[in-house]
Amino acid sequence: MHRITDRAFFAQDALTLARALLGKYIVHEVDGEALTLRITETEAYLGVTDKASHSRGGRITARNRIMFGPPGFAYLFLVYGLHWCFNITCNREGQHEAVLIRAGESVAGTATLLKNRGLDGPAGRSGKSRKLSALADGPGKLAMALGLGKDHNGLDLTDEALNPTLYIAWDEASLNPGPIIEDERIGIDYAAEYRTKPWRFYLEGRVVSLTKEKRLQRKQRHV
DNA sequence: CTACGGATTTTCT
DNA sequence: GAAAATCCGTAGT
Repeated sequence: MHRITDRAFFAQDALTLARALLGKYIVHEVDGEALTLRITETEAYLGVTDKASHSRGGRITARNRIMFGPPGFAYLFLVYGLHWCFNITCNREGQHEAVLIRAGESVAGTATLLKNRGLDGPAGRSGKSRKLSALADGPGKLAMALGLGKDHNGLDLTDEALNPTLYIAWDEASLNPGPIIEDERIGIDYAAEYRTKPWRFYLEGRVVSLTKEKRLQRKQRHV
């Protein structure tokens, strides 16, 4: 597992980086343990013209200011007043683009990841396998599993000295992650003509966020 | 299995 | 005041 410290990797445009992040890893080291998720689903948010992006119109607020800085920084924001979402700033500074990490699969630190999600209790009706698939199948769940929140907003993912505990990494398996599917983004009904842009990317056959479509597919499978 | 609503902070879509 | 880059529990099929 190799940490990505080259800012040029994050300086790519959001659509390119969203694809490039699939199969790579988010690592959060807590108390000497490397909580690690394989990234399986991402979404690209572009700059001033993207009506779904927090940086639309070029207006800077207390929430979105990290999007207006350099690439390779963690952008954490609160949705619906409850859930934190982990994003990575990208492209050249001044483009204010970012990639949202929507889903991931546990690679290391599974017990702690489950605990952070409150899934470490006695096994209920839903079996252990179902719990694992629900560990990080959505942006809010993913941030909660890794223990990410307000304190991590603005961390430089490339800086090993200032930020030794939160970063993106790759290994041999990352070089060929498998087929990538592109689809519409989720939860942005307000974004007019940008609502249906195919700017969500995921790895075929791996964990993806729970959407209406996925629930529908599950239903059809049972018929 | 589906439908619905509640939680709760930031922005103005 | 309303809606938001969401998740979960409950109630009704």
